[in-house]
Amino acid sequence: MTALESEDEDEEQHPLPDLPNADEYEEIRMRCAPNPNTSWHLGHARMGAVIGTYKERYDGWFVCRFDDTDPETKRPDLDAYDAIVEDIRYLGFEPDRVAKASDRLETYYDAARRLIDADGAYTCTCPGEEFSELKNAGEPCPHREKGPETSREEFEAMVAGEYDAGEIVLRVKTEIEHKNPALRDWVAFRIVDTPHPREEAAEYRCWPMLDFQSGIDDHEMGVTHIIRGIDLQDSAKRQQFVYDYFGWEYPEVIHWGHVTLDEYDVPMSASKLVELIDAGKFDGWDDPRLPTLTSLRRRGIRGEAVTAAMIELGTSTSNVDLAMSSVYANNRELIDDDADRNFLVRDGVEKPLLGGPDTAKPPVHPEHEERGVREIPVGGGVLVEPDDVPPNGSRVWLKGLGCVRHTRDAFEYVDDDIDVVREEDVPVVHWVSADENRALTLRTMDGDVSGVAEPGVADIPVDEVVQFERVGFARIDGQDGKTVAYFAHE
RNA sequence: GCUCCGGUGGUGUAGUCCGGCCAAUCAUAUUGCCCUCUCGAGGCAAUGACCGGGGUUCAAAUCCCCGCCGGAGCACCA
Repeated sequence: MTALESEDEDEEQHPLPDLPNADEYEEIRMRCAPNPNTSWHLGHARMGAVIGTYKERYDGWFVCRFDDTDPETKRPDLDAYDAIVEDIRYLGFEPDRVAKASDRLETYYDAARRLIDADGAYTCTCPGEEFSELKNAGEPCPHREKGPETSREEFEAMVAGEYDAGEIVLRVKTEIEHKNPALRDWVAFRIVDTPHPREEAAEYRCWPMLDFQSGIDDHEMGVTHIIRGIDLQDSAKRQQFVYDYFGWEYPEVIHWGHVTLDEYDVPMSASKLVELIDAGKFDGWDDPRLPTLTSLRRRGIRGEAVTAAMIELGTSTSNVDLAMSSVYANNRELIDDDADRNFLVRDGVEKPLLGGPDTAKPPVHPEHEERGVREIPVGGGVLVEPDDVPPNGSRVWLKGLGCVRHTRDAFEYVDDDIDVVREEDVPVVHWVSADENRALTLRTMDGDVSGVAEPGVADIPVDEVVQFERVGFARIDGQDGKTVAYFAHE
């Protein structure tokens, strides 16, 4: 196949729409701008997945820029910075640059000074409520026309730490009668008394608001395409005023709706998750019942599968429901070929076994004979799942072992040929020896399940993903005395 | 109250800008059949949608109007 043909094929395969005006830019530059207060859940993953995918598609560039400009209300978690970069890697992408807004305060101050000098911003000591009333009435506050020199002086005093929180702000001068009240003279800087948790930024008290900070950064970092949620729909319009003062061109912007999930009982909100975990309702951020990326990773779900599912959601502005089955379907495709087969019996019912071979030899993987067989000792009895116990007098085929008949509360080996499975509808079930087995806890979204597995499961290295036949895929998480496995999906 | 976005099968998506090739694409889901020593994989098939009402037009998912429904913003949060 020629290179040209292979490119054509790629061309047809990406489900994401083209970026607007992509060919007008020499390089597609994007930013992924998380707040570092927690590691990511599936909602955040959309950002990493889509931006990363566009980067690859356009051979572009993206910065992971932590917009950590609120040391108080949205206080950053020092562990989250690295955790989020890890989350992005898990999804399959590497940021071209990692930056922190809290390292860039001087840049924002400089921009503010220039904006004030251009009469594009003014300091304002109105109490919030008072200003809000004036604003809603479309009336300017008394500070609006004080002139750049006074504002400049007061702003320098803000930077110097001469004000306390709540005493003063710097506002961008937009249009006080703008028909959309959300755009009228918005706050660009305010005073925060609480020190930033990062040592490097702990001395600053005058902090920019998101709209100002990210507006400046997007320009300074040469961002061509902004991709973000609909909650920031008005941001572009607010920032446009700043861009106009500076004569900058605003990047292309895409907004998408919120993602909701099926299959989970918990809300997908970082703050709610923190609350629930702190309340002791879950084991931690990677509890299998949580829709976090660390949880999915622990369950043996590949980041690529998450990315693929996110890409399928597209970038529409309406809210979307992500079906977990979409993540699972993508993951199954990725792991099925590698996942060795094993038997796990949950809530086993024990039956004495009369007759039959000493050893069962089911294949390691039915599609890969070359990987050989598992040699499973049988012994004097077997465990099967309650639903798999056939009615008295009926037969069942124990996988890899043979056909047995349920008689007098025991399984009696009958030397039937495999044809009975097809011709006489004998069910095929999995089983574990009652004499030799491995205790196992399967951690699932619905809680922990205990069971026993074939003995070989004790030797599977931690981190390996296996398929428990007729149960589902799981990742081996621990081998300490007994096996702990995290259930991925069927 | 003011402003801004949206509404295609169970779910997501394509098509909407530039009306006809759309009795609507693809994926997932569900069901059935085939295959199989798995309820996994593979193969085949079926199911299922243009929010409603008007208008323009030879022709509307697509354009216009009016409703209805949903989301977002109007923070010294991000």
